[in-house]
Amino acid sequence: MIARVAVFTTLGRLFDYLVSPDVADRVRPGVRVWVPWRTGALEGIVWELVLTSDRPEKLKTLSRLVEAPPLDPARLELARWIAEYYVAPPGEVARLFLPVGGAAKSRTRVRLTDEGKRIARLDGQTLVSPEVEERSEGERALLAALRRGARSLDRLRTLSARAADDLANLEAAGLVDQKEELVAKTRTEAGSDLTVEASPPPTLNAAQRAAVDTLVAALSAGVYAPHLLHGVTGSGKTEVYLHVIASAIDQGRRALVLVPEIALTPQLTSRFEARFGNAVAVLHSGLSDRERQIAWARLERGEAAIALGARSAVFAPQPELGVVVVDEEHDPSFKQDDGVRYQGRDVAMRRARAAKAVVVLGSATPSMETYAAAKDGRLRLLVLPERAAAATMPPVDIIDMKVHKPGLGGFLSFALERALEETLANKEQSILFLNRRGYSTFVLCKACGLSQKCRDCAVSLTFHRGSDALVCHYCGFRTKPPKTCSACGAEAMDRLGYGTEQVQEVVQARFPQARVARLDRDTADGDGLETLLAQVRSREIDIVVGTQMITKGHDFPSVTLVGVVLADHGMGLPDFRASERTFQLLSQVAGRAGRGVLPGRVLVQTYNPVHPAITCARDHDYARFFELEKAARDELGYPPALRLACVRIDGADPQLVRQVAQRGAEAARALAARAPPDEQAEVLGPSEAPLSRLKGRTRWQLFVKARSPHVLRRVAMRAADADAPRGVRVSVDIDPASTL
DNA sequence: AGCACGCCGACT
DNA sequence: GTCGGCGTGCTC
Repeated sequence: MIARVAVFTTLGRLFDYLVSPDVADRVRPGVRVWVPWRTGALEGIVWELVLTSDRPEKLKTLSRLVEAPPLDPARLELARWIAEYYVAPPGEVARLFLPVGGAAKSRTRVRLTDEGKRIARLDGQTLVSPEVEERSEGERALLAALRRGARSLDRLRTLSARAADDLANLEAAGLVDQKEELVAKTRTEAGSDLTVEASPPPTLNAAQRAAVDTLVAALSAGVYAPHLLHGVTGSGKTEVYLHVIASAIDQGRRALVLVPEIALTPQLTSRFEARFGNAVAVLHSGLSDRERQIAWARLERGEAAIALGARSAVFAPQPELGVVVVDEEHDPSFKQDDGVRYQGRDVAMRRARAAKAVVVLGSATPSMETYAAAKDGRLRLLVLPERAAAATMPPVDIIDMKVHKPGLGGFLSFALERALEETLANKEQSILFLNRRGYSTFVLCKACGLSQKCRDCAVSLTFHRGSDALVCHYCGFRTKPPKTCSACGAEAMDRLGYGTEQVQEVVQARFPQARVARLDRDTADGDGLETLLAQVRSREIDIVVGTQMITKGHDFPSVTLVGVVLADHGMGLPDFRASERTFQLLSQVAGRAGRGVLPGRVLVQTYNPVHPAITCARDHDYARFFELEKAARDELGYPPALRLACVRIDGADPQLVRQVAQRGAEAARALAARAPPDEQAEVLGPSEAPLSRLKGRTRWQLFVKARSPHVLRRVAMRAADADAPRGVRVSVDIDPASTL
């Protein structure tokens, strides 16, 4: 028998091993193994068992298993699908299904039995009861240690190398017992110092009720049933999730809940914990390896009915899966952008399909792909057209910056300035949104015009006043701002453009009495984010200046004004999703206004007042945006009209990168040209990527468009498998989230 | 991608 | 004479 093993390397294929007879009865697909590798050993997962190999003379023998539960058949099948669909190395895919690199170690707890306690009476350090005389010296030492409170097997092993044999004797004599135990995770810090509003009474409005009824009926049917829950911001989607999950739990089934970035949504976590308590296993990147192992082990044993986490939680074990929720399904963070480039939402649906589970994709601004699928019946559409409780959608006013010249700080129109003033006077709160952090977006020499670029990337450096540094937002490169121009020596450095840091400064100067805070990646380090969110909620802050971080699902009932400082920022990007992203961002940020009893309003500053992404967001008209954008995508052959793959080529040597890209494109075109009519594919490029250099590597890319996923994959792989010279990296990205 | 094996400069 | 530079080729 031969095991084909997904070895934990980045090599894109499986490796074959002869199965040693003494482990043959335990080697099944999904089992974790150690395999001989060159001179040492590597871990891997048995992908499949076969009878023949094409390299029989090279096979080594597999004889060691990892002491850990195997990957269950459903998740192994999911791993195989991911490796195939996303053209990813099986070894890397397999590793995603482990909580950390290593095995989930349970600790063996050792305790004295009542009999053991009676015998092991202590007087100082020595055992006094006569019965211990018949035990060996080693055993007496163990009994004494246990009496003093030692509990872990590891600890006892430090007393004696043969502690385990000894212990076995003591156990046989009924003096101790041993139990495998996973130490309970300390209560999560996330959300602990947040005021969790007393869990709202689970009364549902009519639309929520209808959605829940439909979902519960689908759940009872026990078949795969994907749904899109399209609910405007503040319409109470979370309450729908909570109800469906409660119903699944009643039926003895379990749930998987994916959220965009769990660290940014402590409020959602709190609501789940308030409703379901210990039944929630929260998975986030802040967990230590040990905590993550414990969380996964709890899930594996069926001890946590709800697994809640970001993208990677889709790989967590969850038996008897009944409900899969993907909240804010349109969010770009569900797409993994390096390594195994999977789309978490799509993997979640695939997983639900195998488990015959109900899927709820929730969003106020569904992705084009998801809404198109709902329109043609591949997903069932559920709609929450109105805000829950008494709140209404805020009116949105567009400020045409070509007409209303920016005054304050060179970026605030008089209208927005006055709105801030009024909101302050009413003792209400405002959000100012700008998707650009830092102080100035570029720094140049007024004498010769040279601007400060990153050493390793083809982007301008951003000036950060707080840390007095020029920073590259792509690679993290930092340098002190120069006093004189490095090219001409003139002392004429000028700072242009503005980011959140400058907005905060200018607004604070204009309203000295206001409490102005900034929320972006620079201020949200550690527990900065939670502290800030709590301060906003308790109304210790009057004006929050922030990046898209403030758009993510937060509920601030007293925010009545949202000002978008500049809506145009992302629209000009050479990316086919630019318009969609702008619409989503504006709709989400506008959705922060007027969520409580007080009505809200939104002011959007823009130089493109007639752009559909802006006008549709103004009108809260998702359907119209979808139709317009869909027509544009159809016209250009972009998703969801056709499937897209991006082949990226990067390396330190620009000439070499270009050559490899050109060769790849030629090979792919040749293959596409020979395809039968029903398997057509189009190859675009190659061309230099919009971000033409990152971290010292020149980047080129080419695109493949096709209707069928198989054809798409085949042509993209052909472009990638022309063997690249050393130092040139070629990677395939199926369903890319971004094409920059 | 690692990582071992393999052929030429600055040190004990 | 050796430590080690990173070139290149392999990993069942």
